[in-house]
Amino acid sequence: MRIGEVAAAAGVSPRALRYYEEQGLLTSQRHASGQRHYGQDAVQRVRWIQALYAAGLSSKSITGLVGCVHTGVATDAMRAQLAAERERIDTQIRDLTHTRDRLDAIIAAADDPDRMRASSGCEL
Amino acid sequence: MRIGEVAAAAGVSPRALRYYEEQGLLTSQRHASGQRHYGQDAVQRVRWIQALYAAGLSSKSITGLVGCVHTGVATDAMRAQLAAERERIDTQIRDLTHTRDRLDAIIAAADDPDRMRASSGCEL
DNA sequence: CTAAAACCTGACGTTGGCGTCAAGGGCAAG
DNA sequence: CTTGCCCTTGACGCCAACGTCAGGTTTTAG
Repeated sequence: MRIGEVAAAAGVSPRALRYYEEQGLLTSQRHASGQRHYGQDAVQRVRWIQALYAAGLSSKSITGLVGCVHTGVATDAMRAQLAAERERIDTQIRDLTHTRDRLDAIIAAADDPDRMRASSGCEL
Repeated sequence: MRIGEVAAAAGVSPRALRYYEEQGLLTSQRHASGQRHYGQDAVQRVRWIQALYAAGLSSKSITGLVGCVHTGVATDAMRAQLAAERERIDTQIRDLTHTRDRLDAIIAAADDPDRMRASSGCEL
C-alpha cells in the first residue's frame, strides 16, 4: 500500500504518517524511487498509535512501547513504563467519569426549570 | 482571598487564574489598588474549569457552560452544547477504556515470557 | 505521449494553555 | 523606614502534532 491509501484507510493525513516515521513510530519499505510502501498491518498500527496519542501519551512514550512489542523483549524499564501509563489512563478514566456525571447533573437541572432556579450557582 | 491563596488551594498557578479571567471563565473583585479578590467558591470553580480542560473542552466551550450556569438560564443552544460535550466525553471514556484493556493484554504478555514470544507483533 | 494525480524533501506556520521574564506598585513586620 | 514578599500589566517563549506551501520527481489514466 502507498502512503495515501494507508492514510485514507486509517483516517489520518499522509503528513501524519511521515511524521510518525520521523518519530520512529512507523517504518516503511522504500521503493527505488524513494516512495514509501506499507504492509496491510500498517493501518492497524496507525490506529493504535492514534489511540495512544488520544490517551495522552507522548511520541517518546509511544516509541518505547512500539520498540518493546516490536522486538518481543520487555525490559524492566519497559514493564514499569507500561504499568505507569496504564495507571495514568485508569486515573484519567475515573476523572472523566466524574466530570461526565457532574455534567449530567447540570443537564438535568437545565432540563428542569424549577431545579435550574433552585440550583443557581450549584456547581460553578 | 488573594490570587496566590486561591491558586495554591486549587493547585494551579496565579498565571493560570489571570488567564482564566482573560478568557472570561473567572471573575474577580478588584481592590482599590487593582489587586484581585476572590470568594471561597472560586477554588471549586477553578477545579471545575480544570476538570473541563482535562475533558478536552476548549476555553470557548467552557465559557458557554459557565455563562449558562451563572445566569441560571439555559437556552436551547446551551442545552445542545451540554449534550454534545457530554456525548464527546462519554465516547472518550469508552475509547480510553478500550485502550487500557489492550494495554492490559500487552502487559500480561510482557509479564509472561512464553506469551511474549508467542504474541510477537500481536497488537502492534 | 501527455496531463493529472500522487509522491518526495525541506522548511516555516498554527494553536492552546499556560511559563517566564521585565519593570514597577503596595503593604505588614521588625 | 525598609526589607521582602505578593501583586499588577505586558509581552515574548514553549511544545507537540501536525498543516501548509514551495519546488521538484514519479506514477498512472486516458
